[in-house]
Amino acid sequence: MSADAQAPVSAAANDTLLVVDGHSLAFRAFFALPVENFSTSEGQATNAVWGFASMLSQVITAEQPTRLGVAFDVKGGTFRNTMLPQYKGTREAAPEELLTQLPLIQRMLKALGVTYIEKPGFEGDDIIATLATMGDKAGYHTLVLSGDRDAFQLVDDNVTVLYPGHHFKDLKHMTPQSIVDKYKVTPAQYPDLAALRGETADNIPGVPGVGDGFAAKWINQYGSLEGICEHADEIGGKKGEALRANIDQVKLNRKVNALVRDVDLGISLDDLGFGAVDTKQVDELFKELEFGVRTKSRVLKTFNAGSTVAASTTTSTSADDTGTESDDAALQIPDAVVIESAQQFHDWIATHQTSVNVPDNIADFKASDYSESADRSITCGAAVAHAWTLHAWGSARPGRATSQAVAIAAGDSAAIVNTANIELNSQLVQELQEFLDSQHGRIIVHGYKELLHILNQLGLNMDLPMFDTKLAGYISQPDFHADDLQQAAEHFLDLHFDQAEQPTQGTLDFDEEQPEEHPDEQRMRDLAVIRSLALTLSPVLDSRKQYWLMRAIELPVSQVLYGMEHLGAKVDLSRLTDMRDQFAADARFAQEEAWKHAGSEINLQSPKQLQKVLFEDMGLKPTKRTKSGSYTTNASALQDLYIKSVDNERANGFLGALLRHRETNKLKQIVQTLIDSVNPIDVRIHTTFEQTVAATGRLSSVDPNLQNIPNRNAAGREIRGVFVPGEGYEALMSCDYSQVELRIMADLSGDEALIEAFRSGADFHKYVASMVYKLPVEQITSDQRSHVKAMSYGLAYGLSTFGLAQQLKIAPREAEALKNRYFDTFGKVHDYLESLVSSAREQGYTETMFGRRRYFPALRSTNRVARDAAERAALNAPIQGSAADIMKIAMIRADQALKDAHVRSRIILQIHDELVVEIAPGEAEQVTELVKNAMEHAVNFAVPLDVSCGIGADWQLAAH
DNA sequence: TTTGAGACGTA
DNA sequence: CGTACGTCTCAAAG
Repeated sequence: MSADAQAPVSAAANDTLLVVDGHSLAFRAFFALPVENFSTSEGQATNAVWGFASMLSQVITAEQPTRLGVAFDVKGGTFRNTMLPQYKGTREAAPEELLTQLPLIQRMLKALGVTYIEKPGFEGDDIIATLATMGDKAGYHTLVLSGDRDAFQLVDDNVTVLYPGHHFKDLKHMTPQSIVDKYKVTPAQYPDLAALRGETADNIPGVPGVGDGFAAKWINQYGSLEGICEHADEIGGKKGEALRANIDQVKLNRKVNALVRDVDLGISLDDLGFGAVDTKQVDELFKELEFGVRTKSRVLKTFNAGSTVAASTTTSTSADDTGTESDDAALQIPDAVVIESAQQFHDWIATHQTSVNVPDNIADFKASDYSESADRSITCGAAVAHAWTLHAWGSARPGRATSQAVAIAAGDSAAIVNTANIELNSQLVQELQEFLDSQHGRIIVHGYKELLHILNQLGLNMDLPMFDTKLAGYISQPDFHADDLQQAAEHFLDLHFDQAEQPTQGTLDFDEEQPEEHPDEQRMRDLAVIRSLALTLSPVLDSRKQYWLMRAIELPVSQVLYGMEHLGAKVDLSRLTDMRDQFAADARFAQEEAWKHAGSEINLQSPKQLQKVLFEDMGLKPTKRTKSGSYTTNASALQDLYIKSVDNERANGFLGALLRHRETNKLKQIVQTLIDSVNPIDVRIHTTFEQTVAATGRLSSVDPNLQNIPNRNAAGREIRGVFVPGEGYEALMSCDYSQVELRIMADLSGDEALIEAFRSGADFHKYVASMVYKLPVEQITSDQRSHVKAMSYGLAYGLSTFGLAQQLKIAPREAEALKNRYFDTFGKVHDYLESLVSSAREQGYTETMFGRRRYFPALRSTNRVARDAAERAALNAPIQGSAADIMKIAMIRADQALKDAHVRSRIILQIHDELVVEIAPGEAEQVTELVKNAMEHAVNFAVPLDVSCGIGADWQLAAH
């Protein structure tokens, strides 16, 4: 069947057909984008795929086609190879890294609902020519996206070729006029010109010495290639000679570059609608390719847009959209009722109260039993479907929070209160508080801790809600971190918004204006998203029995953390600035000395400049390399070099000064960061504890990070001295767990020897060493003790014998021997650690004592390095995670105990296994007892949990 | 102005 | 060739 035989297709006057040369676009993308920047962690190149997607999205957005087809070459030769054996000889040598991307591009197109066409025996160019011809005849405005100049012959008044310019993203619209302007011949004459000139890209030789200029001159003189051949004898000079010598080649070229315009493709233009995006497939592929959410969002948006276009131009009504139905149904945006008065709010609540139906056992659930035998089977079931949704907009920055609006949704209606200028004790605010007091257990929120900061700005407080979608997302997928609600929606709900998006990679940009949206509309959408997230995530939590984790641990911890963040930690500002000045002076002095030895004022904070000075100018022997291949200048390498360079005075002096500069400058920088984050109003530092970031279940601390204040050497430890009790308080107390992780291993493994070691109450490491070396405790040397200590601590990290050897500066064989002896002594610990990895391999995830999961897809990776890393992480996760769970429970209990005892002392910081408490006058003894007790009895183990506490006038002095 | 690498602080 | 984090700085990219 030829194109002419196609059933007539009528196209609207401005319908556009876009025909894409798949190979050409892939080539262009591949060479335009650096492959180093576009590869997956497993080494699969993705630059061509990304470029292809971006380019196609860009063209679709710009040109709004209603039909789309992509043509590909197919393996095996075509009639052209028969005529011209070397045809495209250079192209076949396409790099492996590109070839592996072609199937990915096709997979992507399929997932995006885009038709792509291959035809054995023909090239993509022929398919393009055929489609363009069909489109032309059917009255479409036809666009051909191709970097192959052979396509120029297709150009006419209705067919435009989009030809990439020097920059991949610049597309030249090649119309008849622009062909004439550039080549001085018509599109129809272009193949004649190309035949004379040849085409290096396709390995086609032309007439030597003849380029576009001469070819055009001859064509215009004789009308066509045929005319030129007839008059070949009349053409003088060297070029005439060359023409005559190569005339057969040129004629052959002309046959080869003529595109076939009537290939039987077995499809009609009606088959080229697009927009039936298979979101699941796209998700899967983009995840595999490690494309960002922005890329995905942009691509989906573009191609989904095709759906509406295609649907409107397709007469057939298909009932195949059940697959997307659930997604669409998930987001029901409520109608906004703007609340202006207390009465109005009261009435709205009364009216919508009936649509809320959360069983009392869920609404009133209060965790009290954290023991092993506790019933953790509580589920939230269908309750979320009939709950309030509450959200507040504003800034949740601890110590400087602001409130813009608060809204509550029930069913398809939402009450929204503009709180930007609200009166704090107004009737309306009181109504809000009454609502929160009676309904908190029936409310869904997104970010309870953040919500508390904003509500506090209005003088409002809220007890534990029923469900927090931010925490739920974290519990269900702790390795995924969404920065905001939009990202959570994209990830968990496959929802994509018309948001201005900046490209994060590559040289292409997607420029578009953000549509102005009414803030209330966005807020209603946020509420709908939160509700939808709850509906999606609650069954996940229920099926994994993790609702208890949210309700009994995470939500109460959010509440405690809010309090800690809100209070902040008081610092002695003048001591802080004095310290900064001292460190700065020390650093400057070290710098001067380093410069003196180096002979130039190099930047000591530039690893690049250091590499040059150390390894080139001074000719020192580098030790280790960084992962990118350059020589490392880290402290341990510098230390090595320092020791080895004793007889090189210049190098030795430089290294010594450099090391001192490193240390003092780092301390200066830490102190300066603290100074910058002091809130001038209360002279306190309000950190933010991130509860949904660390994949193991730990907290993290940002703005500033108060969990990495120096503690390992004396100079650094001084910094802890600036943290002091605030007004009305007399001391700081620091309580920390000793060896929690080891105790967890002892309990969970049931290893009698290790349990005994803990129960003995002796110097733990010494005792363990005596068991390992089968010697009386008194005979254990300090070396033996420290070796065993390192081994014990390394256990939970999956430490290798190599790593152990390196750390202890002993031979690998000795390390191996130590490890064997250790595991001979504590056999069940060994079995336990093994079982963690093997069960992770079987189940795909690990679990802490309280059911916190972490998934490890990389355990199945074929890449050994990735797999080994995953095994170590899988070994560590349940141990580190259980320790985190225990500390969270301890915090909840300690906080509760302090409140119940009506003392003023309060927890202000958590550093993984340590709590810092601000002590009110006269409360020291009582509070020590309360906190210590809460920590020691967070869980009931076969081994005691040992907590040591210290009290002092500052954090440093509170150490023990 | 944004981004990645390198370095280094904590548990 | 030990897990989990956050922040600073430089230098190259935009």
